Amino acid sequence: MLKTIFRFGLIIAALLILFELSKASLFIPELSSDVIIALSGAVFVGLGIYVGLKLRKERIVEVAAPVTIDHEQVGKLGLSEREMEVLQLIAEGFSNKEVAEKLFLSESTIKTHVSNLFVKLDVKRRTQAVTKAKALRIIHA
Amino acid sequence: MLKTIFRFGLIIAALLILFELSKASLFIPELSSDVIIALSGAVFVGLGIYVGLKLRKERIVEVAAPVTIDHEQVGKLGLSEREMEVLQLIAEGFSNKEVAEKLFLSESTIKTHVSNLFVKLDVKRRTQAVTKAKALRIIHA
DNA sequence: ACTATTTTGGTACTAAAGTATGAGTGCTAA
DNA sequence: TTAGCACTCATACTTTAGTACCAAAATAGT
Repeated sequence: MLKTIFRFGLIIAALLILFELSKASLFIPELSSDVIIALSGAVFVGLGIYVGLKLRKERIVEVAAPVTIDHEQVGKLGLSEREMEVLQLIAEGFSNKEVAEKLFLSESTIKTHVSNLFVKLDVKRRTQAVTKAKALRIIHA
Repeated sequence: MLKTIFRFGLIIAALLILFELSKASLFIPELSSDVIIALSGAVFVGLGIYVGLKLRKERIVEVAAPVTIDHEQVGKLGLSEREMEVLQLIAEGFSNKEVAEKLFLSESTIKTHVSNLFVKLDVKRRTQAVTKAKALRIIHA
């Protein structure tokens, strides 16, 4: 706040000096009027730009944070391709049997994958697995 | 793009006119030099502000979109207080027994609530219920 | 006070989920 | 080639989840 007041003081002082200078220049034939005008114009434009920048309200745009899959995390946990597929489908609410049908596998295989997933994710239930997987950003929200 | 070129043309033309005017004014004693200078200053400041505003890059701040609960949706579906509580806990990965313990209720009661939830949400499994509930924004992600 | 809804709980049953264990296949890197 | 891993599948079993049906308190609204 103090800084702002100081800055504005400087600006006003500069303006006053410029104002007096431009009046005085009228009586100094050595200086071309073109130069004076261009100079003062430049200063005023600079001031305008400064004010314009300050004036501009920062627009905060709310964007749904793009949920990119954290492949590094997937690697850390040692999740395989198939396990990721199964996990994604489970997250979408499919039963083991439905997942099996979608992937052309037996329900037994899905159960195996799911059990392995639980161990790797350190959870006990599929709902927990889904919650944790979303928190770890290894599946789409 | 064409519009931008047109605008800049206008601005440049205005500047040229102003430039010539200010030179001419030196030979018109009727006009106070103060007025001329102040006027051109104002114009330049205006120009500066315009440029400043245009120059300012829009800062888009990415914020995780605040997932507010859609109470209207809750009303539409006819979900009760208790059902919402149960739904939230299920979404967090708790079993019926665990939910029962947390709410100091019997597992039977939780099962009843869950079954009623499924009817109201039109789903068959708890994982589906969670997915749908999050999509409808009636529980926290 | 009466009614409708919510909340609570039970029994009995079926379906799905999850565990444990073993085993065959195919691919890859040492 | 052999050890390891991913993927597949099966059987047998236990545990949760979910359905159906019923019913008694508690609460809120008229």
